[in-house]
Amino acid sequence: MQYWLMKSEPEEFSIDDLQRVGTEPWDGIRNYQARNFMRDDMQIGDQVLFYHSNCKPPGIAGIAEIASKAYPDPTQFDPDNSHYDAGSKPDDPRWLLVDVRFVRKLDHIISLPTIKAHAAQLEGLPLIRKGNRLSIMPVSKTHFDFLLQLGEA
DNA sequence: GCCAACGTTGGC
DNA sequence: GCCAACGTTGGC
Repeated sequence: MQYWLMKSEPEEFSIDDLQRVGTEPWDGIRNYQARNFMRDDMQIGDQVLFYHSNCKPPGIAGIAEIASKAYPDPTQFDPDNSHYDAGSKPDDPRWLLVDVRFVRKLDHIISLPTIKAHAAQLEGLPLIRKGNRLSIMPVSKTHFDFLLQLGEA
């Protein structure tokens, strides 16, 4: 069992959207590091911190879990889709996705300032490294538990 | 809306 | 294989 943090812009797809649909294919990832995490390390049942980015306030809004193994992202083959990749061939897909299933919302968003206020206990968490842009990142169990306890405090 | 940080692209 | 230019992310 591993732990992850996955970013989403709530204007695009929020924790409430995930609650409504239940399970969502996490399409549109076009970053090799993030793809490799999905392909090589994610397992069904892994727990996910669902993070709202590019909004006020940014922070962890809920919990989700990985609901499938990695499989080809169909949006890469759709010329009308903004994530279309003309260089990716159906017999050798460049981009993958996993299904993400709703678990629960947090009572209160764990805001980025709150998270940063505990940087000492969260050393190494990519989220709080300057300039970090990874949209999918691994989180240690220690950090995962610590972050959730912040939400309950 | 600004801009720092970062990944990718492409000329050489 | 270097690196400048460019596009994107995402906090502020």
